[in-house]
Amino acid sequence: MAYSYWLVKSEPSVYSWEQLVKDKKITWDGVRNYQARNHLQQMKKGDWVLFYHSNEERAIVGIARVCKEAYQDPTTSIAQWVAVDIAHHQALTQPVYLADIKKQPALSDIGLIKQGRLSVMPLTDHAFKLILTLSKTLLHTA
DNA sequence: GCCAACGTTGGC
DNA sequence: GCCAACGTTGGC
Repeated sequence: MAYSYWLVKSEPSVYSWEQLVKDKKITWDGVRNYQARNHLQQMKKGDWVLFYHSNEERAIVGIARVCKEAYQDPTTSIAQWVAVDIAHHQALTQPVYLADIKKQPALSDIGLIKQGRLSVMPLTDHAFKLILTLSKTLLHTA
């Protein structure tokens, strides 16, 4: 079965890609939005996750993978909220800035553009691969 | 720092 | 069930 593609946002001042590189993996918790939560629940182990820095940088900077599927969010006892674990995979060769994504007609309908406040969103394989092309990154799948 | 977008809450 | 008020996110 093919892996799916996702994008998650983080404010670098709260949790950065550089920190994920150090930590190797992180529990993606604290999501309190139903749509984002639904996306977390759909993530499967091994799925690809693009890591976006919101606010200060506004760029996609790295690739992570889902290493643990949805489970009870440890930061709350309310059963409706879930977390997943994601692991660092590789950095993009160059960041892909929001401004450049906006210049790509083929990326005009991704969640990042259409739903500015959504923090966890699916990407088509086409969008994922185009972003990697823009970043000049060769994906290591080994 | 401002503000638009939009999700959530609560009064009715 | 509607909708106004409010809070949060995130681009600019």
